[in-house]
Amino acid sequence: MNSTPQHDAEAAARAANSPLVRDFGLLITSATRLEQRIDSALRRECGISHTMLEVLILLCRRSGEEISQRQLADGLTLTSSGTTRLIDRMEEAGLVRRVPSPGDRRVALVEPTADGRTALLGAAAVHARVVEEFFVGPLTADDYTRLTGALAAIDRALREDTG
Amino acid sequence: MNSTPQHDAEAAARAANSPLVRDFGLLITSATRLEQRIDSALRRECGISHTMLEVLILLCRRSGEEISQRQLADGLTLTSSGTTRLIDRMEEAGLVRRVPSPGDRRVALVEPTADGRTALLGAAAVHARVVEEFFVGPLTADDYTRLTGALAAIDRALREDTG
DNA sequence: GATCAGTAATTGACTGAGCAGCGAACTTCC
DNA sequence: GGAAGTTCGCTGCTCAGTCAATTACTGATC
Repeated sequence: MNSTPQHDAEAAARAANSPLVRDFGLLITSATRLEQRIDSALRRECGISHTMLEVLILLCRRSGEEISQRQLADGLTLTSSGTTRLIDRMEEAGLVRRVPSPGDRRVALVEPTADGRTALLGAAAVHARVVEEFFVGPLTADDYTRLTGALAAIDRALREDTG
Repeated sequence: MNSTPQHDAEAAARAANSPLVRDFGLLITSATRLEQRIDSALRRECGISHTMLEVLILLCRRSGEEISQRQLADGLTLTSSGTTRLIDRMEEAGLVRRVPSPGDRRVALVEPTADGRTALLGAAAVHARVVEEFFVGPLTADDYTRLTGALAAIDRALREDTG
């Protein structure tokens, strides 16, 4: 395999123009832009970040059932240290409360405060508006169900391998 | 609209369990995990980040055609200051070079070095492997083409509204 | 041709994340 | 019941990004 500059430039151009690269870029770009869009709308209108909304969603899903920071970290695709600091900020803001676990003195259970639940209600409306406009709106109903099915398959593959 | 704690908790649970929330979460989670997967593989095997690969892809796409930092920022969903520092690191690593634009003395054109093109070739192989395994592999051919079509529609909607 | 609004890149201060390493608490196994 | 290994959350440090302000340049308008 000899490599002249000429040859390399052509090979690089070929790699950069591969349809796989383009398609995958589309996924990353769309997800990034959507998240940024929601994050800035939430900050502007509700004063919380998108990550905080995710936490509130996980906490309020099944009422009465407390969730540990470890479980939150897994659900948020975050490290445990990142979760610690995130919950620090949310506790400071009065959105959540840490409660020692009765069964295991290492774990800190996290539960939403009344303010946290109220914040969730407001934020969910903003979230729904943006998702409706840029995620559901541009697609036909059929494409939408296919898309979520495909994402579920990808998610499953990612979870099966290591984790 | 009166709000008892009881009422609020139920409303919060309903919001948190909305299918829209779940579906959108799937998109964000899948994209995040995929990107993390690729980023760590690239760092381990090639010593560059996923963002740097994106830069090299944009630069090598059309050979001979230089690209300004502004164009890079748009293509990467990054701010201009973030791009400045990213290009700083890449220039330091010998992957790219800044060239003053002949037509407009404000803009810095960026072009790949020979090392940059070589790095792209190695990184593209790693990228392709991961994408193949977790993006293309889990889907049928039909679902794949539908998925990319749907993502393109979302991307279009995002671009149309405000830039 | 002077001025003035707009744009490109940079810099300083800050933020939210990761990694590595810590102590405390739990589990397993003898 | 103790030793060894594991898990949970926390902390110091670093990194890659943002925002806001700055400088340098361009192009339109009077």
